[in-house]
Amino acid sequence: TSTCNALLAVFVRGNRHSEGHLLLSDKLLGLCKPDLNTYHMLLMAYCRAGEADKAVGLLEEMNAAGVEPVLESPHLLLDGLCSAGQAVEARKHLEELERRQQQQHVGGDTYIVLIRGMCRTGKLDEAKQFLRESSHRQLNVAMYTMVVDGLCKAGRLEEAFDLLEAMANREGCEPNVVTYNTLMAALCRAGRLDEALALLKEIVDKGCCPDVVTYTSIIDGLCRLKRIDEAHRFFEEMVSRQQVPDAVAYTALINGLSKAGRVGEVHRLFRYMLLDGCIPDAVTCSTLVNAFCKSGNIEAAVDMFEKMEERGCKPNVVVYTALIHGFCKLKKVDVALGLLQHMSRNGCAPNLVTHNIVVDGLCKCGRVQDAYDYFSRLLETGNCRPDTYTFNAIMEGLCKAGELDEARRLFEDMTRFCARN
RNA sequence: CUGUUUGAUGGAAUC
Repeated sequence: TSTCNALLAVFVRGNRHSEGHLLLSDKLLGLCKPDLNTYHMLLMAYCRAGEADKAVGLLEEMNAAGVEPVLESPHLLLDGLCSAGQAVEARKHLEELERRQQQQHVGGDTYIVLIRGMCRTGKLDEAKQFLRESSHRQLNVAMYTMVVDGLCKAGRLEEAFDLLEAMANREGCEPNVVTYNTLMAALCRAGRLDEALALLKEIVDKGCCPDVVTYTSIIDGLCRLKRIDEAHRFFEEMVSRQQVPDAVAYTALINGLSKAGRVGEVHRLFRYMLLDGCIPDAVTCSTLVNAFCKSGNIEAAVDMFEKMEERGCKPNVVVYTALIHGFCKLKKVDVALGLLQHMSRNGCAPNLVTHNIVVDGLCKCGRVQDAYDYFSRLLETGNCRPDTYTFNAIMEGLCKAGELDEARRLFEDMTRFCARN
């Protein structure tokens, strides 16, 4: 059975949408005694292939085969259906379970899975409707807050605030600090700082206690508007309210200082962070590497990069990319290319951002042909789909090098490429 | 030897 499961995993992963593989999987089932894992993998495979009926049927089959589904089984099914864009099917299935009173298979977690799946796939109207039509169900704040967040991230702030009102009127679902944090973060992202601050004041007056997440959103928002001094004041307010700043809070302020060109304060705050006993994580390190690169202090950036490991942070694609960018800006493309190899050797795969920076770096160093080759290889291997940044970089390079025919050809390819997307 | 759901909110790279 375990061999069978291993094989099945390979098939399922190898080709997610292939009927043939699913058929093969069915055959495999005949050859061994399927267990819970076998069924779970098949369940997901059918969901991914868009075969909702078969997936649902599989749950029945499990019972017949004497494999008792666990709570996780319908969760996988609901999540899988949502991922396949079948949120409506998912809800129907949930209601079918409720109708059959399979209480062991329906609980608060089940609702969470469904709502989460809907929000993740942008089915926000369905999620709202589900909340609205669930007066007979036992819902909680977290479920509502998830939808509030979904609406916020989709830019539907008005509706998010409407939902906030609905929460206030529903027993057991009264908004809490997480709900307010969600809304304040959204206002901050939209640059509506003054409304965020007004909301902060309102909830404090109400007796709700802002936490480190609240302050981090506000600090980040203020920094993005270059209101650094206010950001600093809120950092202090957070501390005076006994909220302990974590790596995220420090990083937000460090990033703000860096973006405002106040590198001296970046150094100072980072030292303070360490003295404070706060452990920097990979994001903090990449923020600092980037800050030093941007301020032209590549030595400090490299130093920070090299100290990452001993700080217990594994360099990730973002740090490598920031550093590669730093060297490209200094026209040291060869060092950048060396880092590119170094990262791959260390099991860190470059992503589209990395590739864009390399292409741009090669172009700006007058190595347009190399950039073009690199770009072509990207297209060939198909590992990464170029985006507008990629095209802009290579176009600019070709034009500046006077290779207008080549640029024109690329431009036509590009229009075709975009039409396909 | 394989896979997965994992209850909500904040920070980093191509500007």
